[in-house]
Amino acid sequence: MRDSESAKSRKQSNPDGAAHGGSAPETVSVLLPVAAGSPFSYRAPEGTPCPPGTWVKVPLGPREVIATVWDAPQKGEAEDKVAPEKLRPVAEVFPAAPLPEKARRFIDWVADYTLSDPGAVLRMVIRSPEALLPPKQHLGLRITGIEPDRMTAARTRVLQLARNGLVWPKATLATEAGVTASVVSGLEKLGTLTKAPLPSQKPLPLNPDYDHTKLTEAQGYAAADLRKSVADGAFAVTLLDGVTGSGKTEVYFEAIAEALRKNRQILVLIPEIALTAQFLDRFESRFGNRPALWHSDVAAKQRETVWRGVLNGGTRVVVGARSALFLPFADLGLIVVDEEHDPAFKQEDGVIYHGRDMAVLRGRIEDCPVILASATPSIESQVNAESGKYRHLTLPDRFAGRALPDITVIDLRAYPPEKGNWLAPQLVTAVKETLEAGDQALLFLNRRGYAPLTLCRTCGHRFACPQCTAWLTEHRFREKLTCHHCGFEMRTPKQCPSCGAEESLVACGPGVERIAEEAHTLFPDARLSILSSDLLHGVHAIREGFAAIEEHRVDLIVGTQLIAKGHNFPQLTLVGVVDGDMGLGFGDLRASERTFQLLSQVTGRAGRHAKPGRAFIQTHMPDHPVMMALASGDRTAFYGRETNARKATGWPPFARLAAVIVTGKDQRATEADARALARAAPPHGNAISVLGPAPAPIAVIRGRHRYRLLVKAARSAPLHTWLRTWLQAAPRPQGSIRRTVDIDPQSFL
DNA sequence: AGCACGCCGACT
DNA sequence: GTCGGCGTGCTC
Repeated sequence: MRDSESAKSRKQSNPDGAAHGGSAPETVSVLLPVAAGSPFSYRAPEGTPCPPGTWVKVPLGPREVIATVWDAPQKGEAEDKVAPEKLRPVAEVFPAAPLPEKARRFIDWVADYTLSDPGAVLRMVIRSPEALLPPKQHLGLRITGIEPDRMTAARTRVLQLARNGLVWPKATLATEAGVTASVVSGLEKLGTLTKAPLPSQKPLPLNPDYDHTKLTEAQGYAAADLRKSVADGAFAVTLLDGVTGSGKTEVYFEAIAEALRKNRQILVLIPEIALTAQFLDRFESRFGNRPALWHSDVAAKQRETVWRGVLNGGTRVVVGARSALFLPFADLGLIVVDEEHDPAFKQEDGVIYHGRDMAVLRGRIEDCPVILASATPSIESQVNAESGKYRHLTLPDRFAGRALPDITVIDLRAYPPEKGNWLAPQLVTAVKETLEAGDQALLFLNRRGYAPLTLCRTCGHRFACPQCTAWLTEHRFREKLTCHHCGFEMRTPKQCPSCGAEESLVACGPGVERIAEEAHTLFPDARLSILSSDLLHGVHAIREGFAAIEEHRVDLIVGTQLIAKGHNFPQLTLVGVVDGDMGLGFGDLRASERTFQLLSQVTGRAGRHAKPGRAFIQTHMPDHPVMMALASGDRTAFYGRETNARKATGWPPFARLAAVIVTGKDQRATEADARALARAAPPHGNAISVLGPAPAPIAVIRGRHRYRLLVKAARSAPLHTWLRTWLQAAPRPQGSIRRTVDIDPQSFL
C-alpha cells in the first residue's frame, strides 16, 4: 500500500499507560465516538487505574457516551488545552479488557488515511456496548431433593428429566417434559426445583486437523507456502491467484489451520453477506464447527457474544463483511480477504475506505500475514504482486483437471434477437439444448426490475426521479416505478401523467424481470427462478434461492450479480450473459477491469462439477479487448494490456487519486463552492494536479447537486499533507454545502 | 453524532 | 402572534 506521510509522525502509544501531568488533577485523554477532531480530557477516577484502551463512560454535554481512554499526547504534539474547571469526571470504568494498543494505532491510521476524525473510526469499533459488561449469567433450574406436596403426571415427567442433576433452562425443561411453564414454576415455588447458574456457552472448538481435503499438487505447494508464512507470523501480503474452481478456499483454509494451531485469531473478509451460508458450510466440514459471523444482519445478542469473544480472545475465527475489520481483536494472527477485487469492499459513506486496503494496513500494524484471494485480482494487487511487493501464489488449473467453460461471444450487430426480444438465436438454442439435456442454465443481466426506463408513446414523457438525475426503473411484479439511487417509489400509473393518454406507456430496455418473461415464453415448461436482491429479502430468502438451484428444483435461472459470486451449482452447465457491454460505456477508469472480473466470475459458474460448461456473451463490441480476452481465455494478455494502459496514461495504480465531492441543495452555490475550492488549491508543481470541478455523472441525488474534483498525484507526492493543507486553507463552505473526501475513489458516480 | 440555539416561513 | 424547518456550533 501507500505511505501516509503524516501518520508516521503521529503518536506512538504510551507504553506504561500512565496519565501525564504532575501535581495537577489527574486527567485522562479520552477518544469519543463523535466527529470531534481530537480526544477530550476528563478527570481520572480516583483509585481506578485507566491505562490507554480502557473502556469508559463519560459525560458529553447533556448525555453520557461510551468511549476509550486514549494515549496521552507525546512531547511536541499539540496538547489538548482545556480549562481545569471544564474538566468533568469519568462516569464509569468498564471491567472489560482494554482496546489493544494495535487496535488503537489502527484507528489513528485509518482516520489519518481517510482524512476522517478518529472518533468517527472509533464509532465503527464500538458496535456492541452491551459487550463491555460481563456476560449475563443465565439461570436455569436444578432439582433439590425436596419432595413436592402432591405428585401429578405432569410433575412426574418434569422430575424424571430433572433427576439427571443437571441445570436445565426453564423453557427446555417444560418443552421436553411436554408440560407448560406453569408446572415448572409451581415446582420451583415448592422448592423442588431451584435456580442455578447455567454453564456459560464456550465458543465451539475449531479443530485444525478435523478434515484433510486431498489437495492437488499445486494446491499443496501453495498451502505449504502459506503455512510457512503464518508460522513465521510476520507481516507479508500474499496474492493467492487462481481461476474460478481452482480451489483457493481449500488452500487458505490450510493457512487458517496453521494460525489455529498457533492459537492466534483469524479474520476472513468476504464481500457480501449473501455468500456467508455456503462459506460457513465449507468451513464447518473442514474445521468441525462454524466460525463466528459478523455483518450488519447479525442479531444484537449474537453480535454481543462475538464482540466480547474477539476482545477477550476466546473467539478464534471471524468471518464477516468489511465492518469486521474494526473488531477489537486481542491477538490477530492472519487476515484473509476473499474475492479481493470485489467492489463491495469499498465503503462509500461515512468513513470512506476500501476494506482490502485497510486489511493490508491492519495486517501491517498487527504484524501478521495477509492473504488476498481472487480468480481475477484487482490491477492494484496484480501490479503489487508482479513488482514483488506482494508474494504471488498461482493456482493454474481447475480442481481435478476440469476445464474452464468454453466462452463464445455473440455479435448482436450480426445476429440480433427477434424484434422485441433480448436473447439472440444462438443463445436461445443453447438454452434449449441445455434444458433438454436435463441441465440448468443461467441468464445473467446485472440490472434489477423489468425495464430501466419507461416512456409515453404518445408524448414522449419519460419517468424520472424527482430528486435524482436518474430514470425510474419499472418493477412489474411490485407494480412500482422506483429510483435505485434514493429509493423513491410510485405506483406504475395507468395513464401518462403528462398527456393523459391511456395504454401508452412503454418499457425501454431489459431488466431481469423482462428477461424472465421472455424466457418463460420461450421455455414454458422450464422451472424458472429470478435471483435479484430486490426480490429476495434477507439472508434466509437468498439462501433458499440458492438451495433451490443446488437441489435442482429450478431449471432456468435469471439473475443479477447476486448469482455471479462464489456459489457452486453442480448441474449448471450454461451461462448466458444478456448484455456484456453494460458498464463499458462510461468513461470509468476501471470499466474494462470490472467488466472482465464480473464476466469471468459469472461465466465461471458454468460446469464446475463433472459436466463441462459453456458460456455465451452477447455484445455489440466483439472486438473490445475485454471480449477478446474472455473468448480466448487469455487472462495474462488482458492484465498486461490493462496494466500498460494505466501506466501509459498515468492512472492508478501508477498514480494516486483523491476525489472531493461537493454537494448542496442549490446548484449555483454548489458549483460556486466547488470552483472556489479549486482556486484555493495550493501550488503543487507537476506531482499533483486538480481536475475539475465537473458535475458528477449522477448530477443530483436526493435533491442534492453534486460536483466533483479529482486530485491526481504521483505515487511519491505527499498527497495527504497536501490535501489537508488545501482543505484547511480553502474558504469555509456556506449553507448546506458539504465536502467529502474519498481517497482512492473506486466508483466515478 | 446528538443536541441546543437561533433565525425565517405557514397557521393551529 | 407561535410552531417548526434546518443551518451552526459545541461537547472535555
